[in-house]
Amino acid sequence: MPKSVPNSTHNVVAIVFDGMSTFEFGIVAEVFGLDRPEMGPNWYRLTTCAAEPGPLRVAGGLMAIADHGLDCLSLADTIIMPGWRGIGMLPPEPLLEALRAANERGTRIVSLCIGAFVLAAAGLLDDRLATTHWRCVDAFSAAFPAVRVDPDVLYVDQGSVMTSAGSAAGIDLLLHIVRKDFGPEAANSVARRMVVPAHRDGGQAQFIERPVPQHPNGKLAFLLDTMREQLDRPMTIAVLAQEAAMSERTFLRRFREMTGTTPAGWLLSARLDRAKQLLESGRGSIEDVAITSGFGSAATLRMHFRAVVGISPREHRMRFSHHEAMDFNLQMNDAA
DNA sequence: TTAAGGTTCCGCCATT
DNA sequence: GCAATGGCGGAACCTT
Repeated sequence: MPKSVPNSTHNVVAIVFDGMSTFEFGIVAEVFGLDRPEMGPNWYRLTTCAAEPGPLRVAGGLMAIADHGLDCLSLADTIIMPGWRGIGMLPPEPLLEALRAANERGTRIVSLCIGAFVLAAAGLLDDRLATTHWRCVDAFSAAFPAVRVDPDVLYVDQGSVMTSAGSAAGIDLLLHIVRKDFGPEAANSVARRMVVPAHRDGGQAQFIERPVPQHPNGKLAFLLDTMREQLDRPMTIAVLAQEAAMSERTFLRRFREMTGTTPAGWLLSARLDRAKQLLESGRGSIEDVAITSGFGSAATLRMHFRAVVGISPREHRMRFSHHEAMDFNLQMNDAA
């Protein structure tokens, strides 16, 4: 069950507009708009509103019709500005006024990508730290000198106002919001369903096509990379905590905060992923796969594999190995 | 499949 | 007073 669950349905309102990117709106709909009965009755409810009347043309040649006008923002717990139609395009004054009013009510306001230009135009980011797509940082700083911009992060959480960097960084911010509202297990569940990492290390600096100063990642982020690269090495909590320069108790706390799971749980998941890759490549015996992926023996691999995946390693290889899939399919067809 | 020994994890509480 | 940290003990889980 989630660690901290809102005690009533959380209303999310996305502001749609003419020229909207289907990607930014798509990730909002994916995270907040899908039916997720497993999350309980208080999961998010997504509605849309627009400052402009009539059907709206969105990227890719689609037409969109919003559920409501701006008046529905008064009922929102979270407002999302999924981008904007252009960095030089002035947002309509009624939209800016509605955002200011929501901000005064304490409503959480979130921008994706260049949606930060709208929040900044409303004055919501003055004297605050914010981010936007790295290609627009210079234009943003020039247009809004009162805003402190961090171009190297995936998102900035300033409490009631949050901004994310370019396109896919919006996913990181939306998962961060789920993590804050419903706990890391819920965020991990949403991430798994989207088939994206629940937590990405580093910031958008790693995607910028210009030299940027390297910011030191946390010891834990570095350790996770090392663990992923050396799955076949024995890893005890004592050793990992020592490498992270923490006590074992603090290491366990920090690990759960960062990943939403325990070191053993994380390792098991990573080792099973590696075992699946090896099985699907068709190389080596089950014993070899077990040793290479960090399970001490084939028996241990079989036990965990069946418990998590539901089938034996050998059956997985039969179904998904590039070499054996065809034979398996032929067998299944024959049996049918 | 079973059993024994080892390890992990988390609540609790003291300390900083 | 509050938050972060670290140690301890015991139940649960894992490995062999």
